[in-house]
Amino acid sequence: MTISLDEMRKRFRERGVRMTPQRAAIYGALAGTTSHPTAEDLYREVKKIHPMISQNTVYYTLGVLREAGLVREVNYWHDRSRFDANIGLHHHLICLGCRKIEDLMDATLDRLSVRVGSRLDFEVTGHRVEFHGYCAECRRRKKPGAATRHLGHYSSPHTSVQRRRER
Amino acid sequence: MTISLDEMRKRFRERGVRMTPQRAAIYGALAGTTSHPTAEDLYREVKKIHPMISQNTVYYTLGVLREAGLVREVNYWHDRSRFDANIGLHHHLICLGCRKIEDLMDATLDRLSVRVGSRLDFEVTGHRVEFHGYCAECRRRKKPGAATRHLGHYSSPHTSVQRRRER
DNA sequence: GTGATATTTAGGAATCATTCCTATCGAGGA
DNA sequence: TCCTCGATAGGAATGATTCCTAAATATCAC
Repeated sequence: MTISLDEMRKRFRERGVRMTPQRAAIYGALAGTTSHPTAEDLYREVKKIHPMISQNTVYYTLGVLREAGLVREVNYWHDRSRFDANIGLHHHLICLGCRKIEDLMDATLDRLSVRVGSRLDFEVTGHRVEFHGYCAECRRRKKPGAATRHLGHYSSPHTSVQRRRER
Repeated sequence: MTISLDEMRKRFRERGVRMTPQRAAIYGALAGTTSHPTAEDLYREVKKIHPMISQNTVYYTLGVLREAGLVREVNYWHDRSRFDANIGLHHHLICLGCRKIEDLMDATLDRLSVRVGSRLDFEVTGHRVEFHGYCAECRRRKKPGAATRHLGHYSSPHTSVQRRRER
């Protein structure tokens, strides 16, 4: 998807995000590919147009766009590796409130790969389903802004846009 | 799942992994929880029994166990964040050969959350399906050890067990 | 059992993605 | 056009993970 400046301006305004040349270049580069680039990839790409741009701006902008719901992190919660001794096929319930990951066993979900793999030019060796949402406990507690949270939001947009690692 | 020393010994032997007190403690701690701990979590836990253990040993051991297929990383490929401007619901084909992530649109997969969400004590706000395997190109190239690769393998067990960041 | 050999451990240093800090700079409303 | 607040860029700091190495330990052949 390549995108016109007007369309971009419209999307930014809708989400209340300021438009700057740097941001346009970053969002444009991301919207122009399906390759799920890293911040570094985008930095290298945008540098062709804005040679003086800093990596910091790329990170900051991606944070803003993520908080605004204009972009998503594919592998969110990538900050630290998490391990599991359960090597059988199973799926995960990921709580956006407390970040807990629960296991989910479901034979129907286990069979997805057969169905999908057979009609793609891709040899499927495994698969996994993630459900995102709020666990019973978090729901009881207060349901923290569920309606407006997007994948990968865990800080509020205006106080600290750059996401802070939670430790 | 808590596990007996004998059972552990059996699993280690099956996979050709040496058993040491430190490894037993690490694997035991991981097998004794469903909380998907981080290396740091396991380090803290194992320290209670082996106060002199180093973080390095925990990392090294987790690497060995992962290569042997005894444990999995939940959020593998967590090394760097990857972004996507496509915020519509879609799924991913993840190539274990070249690490490329392709998009997959599938209306049937999109409906999973309704079915699953309605029978759990978990409010599902979104979901995503990942298929792992080998893309057409990688398959044509040579299919690098597909049969023995597990989630999160990208280096060979004996040359460098501790996974090396690929840049 | 004993010794030889290869692996594992632990400590410290190094790496590198990401975040923090701060002094300009610029977008957009008045 | 001017003002104000948010954006930018550079540099320093952070922290998970990996690298390097010497000493400790497991395993194997005898």
